[in-house]
Amino acid sequence: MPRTGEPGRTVGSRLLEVLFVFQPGHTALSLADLVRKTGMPHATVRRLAMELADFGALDRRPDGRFTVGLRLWQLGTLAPLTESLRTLAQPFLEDLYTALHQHVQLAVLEGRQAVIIERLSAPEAPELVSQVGGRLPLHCTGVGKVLLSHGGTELIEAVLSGELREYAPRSIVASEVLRKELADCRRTGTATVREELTPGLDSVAMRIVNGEGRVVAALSVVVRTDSVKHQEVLPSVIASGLGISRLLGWRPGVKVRNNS
Amino acid sequence: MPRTGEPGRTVGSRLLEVLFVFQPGHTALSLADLVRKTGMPHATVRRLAMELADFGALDRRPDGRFTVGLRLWQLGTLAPLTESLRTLAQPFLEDLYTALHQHVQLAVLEGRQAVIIERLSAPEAPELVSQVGGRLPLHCTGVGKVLLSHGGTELIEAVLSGELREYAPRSIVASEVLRKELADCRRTGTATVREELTPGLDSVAMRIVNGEGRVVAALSVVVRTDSVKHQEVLPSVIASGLGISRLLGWRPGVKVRNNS
DNA sequence: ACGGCTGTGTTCATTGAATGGACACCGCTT
DNA sequence: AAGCGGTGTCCATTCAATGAACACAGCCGT
Repeated sequence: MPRTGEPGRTVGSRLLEVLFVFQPGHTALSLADLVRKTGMPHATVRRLAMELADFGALDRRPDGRFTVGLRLWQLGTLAPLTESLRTLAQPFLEDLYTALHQHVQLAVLEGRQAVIIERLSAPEAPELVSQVGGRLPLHCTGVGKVLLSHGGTELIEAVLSGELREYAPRSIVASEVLRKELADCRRTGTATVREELTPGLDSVAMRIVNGEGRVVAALSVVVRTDSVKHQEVLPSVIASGLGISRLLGWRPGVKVRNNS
Repeated sequence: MPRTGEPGRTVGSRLLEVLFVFQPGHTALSLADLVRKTGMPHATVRRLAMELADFGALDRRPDGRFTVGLRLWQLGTLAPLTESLRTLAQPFLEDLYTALHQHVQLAVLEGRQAVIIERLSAPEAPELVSQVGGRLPLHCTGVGKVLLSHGGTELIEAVLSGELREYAPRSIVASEVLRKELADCRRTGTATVREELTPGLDSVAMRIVNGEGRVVAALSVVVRTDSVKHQEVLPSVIASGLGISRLLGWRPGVKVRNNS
C-alpha cells in the first residue's frame, strides 16, 4: 500500500491516533499540530483529519484549526457509566456541596488513571488542575487510591512498579508505603490524601459500590489543607458514598469485591 | 484490496459508520446488531469493532455487547461549544428551573437537527422523548424553529423542501405557514410551539447570541399545554436568554446576524 | 437426537485503497 | 529575494483490508 513507511499499522489505529491527540488543554489543533503530535506524514494526517471532519467527528474552524465535533460529543453521551452514574449521583454531589462548599468530584477507573466524570466546584474554592473529562494519577489522589486499591493485584503491581511521578514535595512514591495505604483503603473504603498532588490541597475520598459489590467509582472532596478538619469532612463523604452505592443496589450485607 | 465487494469506500468511513450506529436508545449493541445496522460483512465489522475496543473507543461488556467507551466520552468532553456554553448557561438554567419548575433545555444546531446539550428536568414534569445528547427536529420544536430561522436561507430551503414529518396531529407541515413563522421568529428571537411535537406539550424558546451577533444556541422551556399561561413563561425565558447572550459578549446594540 | 437457525470467531488468497515523497502555493520574517 | 512554516494536491507503488468460506457453540422446536 504505502510507497514506503511504517508497516504493521492499521488505518484504524492511525485514525484513532489522530483523534486521541485532542486532550484537555489542546482542544483546537492545526494540521501542523496534528502532524507534530502523531509523527505521521502530513499528507496522511491531512487525509484522515479531513475524513473525520467530513463525518462531523471533528470540526474545522474558519482559521483552519480542528476541534472535536458535536457528533463525537453526542457519541460520548452514550457511554454507559457516565450517564447513569452521573445523573444518579448528582443529587448527592449537590448535597455534599451545599454542606461543605468545597470541590466535589466523582471519578472512575480508566486504564492506569482516574477519569473525572462529574464535578461541582465552588467559585471561591481554589482552582483545580483538571476538568470534567480530565484524568488524575492513581497513586497520589484520593479517588485514585480508592480506585487503585480495589482494582486488583494486577493493576496495583503495574502501577507500583511503574513510574510513580512526584507531583509535589509530599507525594508518596515509596511503593511499600503505598502498598500499606492501599491495604488500609481496601479495608475502610476511604482514602485521605494530604498535599500529594498539589501543595496546600487535601482530598478525602470514598468508594462507590454497585449491587454486585464491585467498586465502580470514587467520590471525593478537595479542601484546603488548613481549612476544615478532615474529621468533619470524612463522615459526610462516607454518608454520601453509601447513599450512591445504595442507589446502585448495594446493601450493607454485600461483600465488596476487588479486581475489575 | 477486497476479495470482492463495495468499492469506493474508505476504511475511515467504515470505521465511523460503525461508531455512529450507536444512538440514544441503542447504546449496547452486539456484533450482530452492528452487522445488521451497517449492512457490512460481519468479518469486516468485527475487525473494526475490535480495533475500536482495543483503543478504548468502544467497551466490550462480558456478555459480548459493545458500548461507547470512556475514552470516547472524554474526547466528547473537549468539544468546544458544549463545555463552555454549558457551564456558562448552567446558572441561568437553574434559575429558570427554580422559577418555573418545568423542563429547561439548551440546544445547538447540528446539520438539519437540533442537539440538546443541557437539560434540567423536573421529576414531576412530564417525561420527554430525548435526553441530553439527543436530537430534535427543526420544524416543530421551539429550539428548532429558533435555530432554523437564523440558520440561513440555504438551510431553511433545504429543510422546508425536505420531508416535514408530522410528529403530532398539530404539527405544522405547510411550508408557507412555517416560512411565515420563521420570519416572525427571526424578528423577535423567540418561538412558541403548541403540541407540534408531542400532544399536550408546548414549548417556549429564545435565541442565544454571541458577541459577534451569531445565534449559537437556543434556550427553551417545555410546559404542559394546560398548565401555565405562556405569557408568564415567555418573559422569564427571554430574560434568561438575554442573560446568557450577555455573558457571551453580546450587547443590545449588536445586530443579530443570520446564516452560520 | 437431529436439523435448522443465529451469534460469534478465524482463515487466507486477492487486490484496490492507503500511502507518503515530491511539488506547489501562500504569507510571513529576515 | 531567500528562507521558513503551514497548507494543499498529485500519483505510482504496494501491502493492509477485504469478505467468502469454514467452524463451532448455544438454542429452539420437533
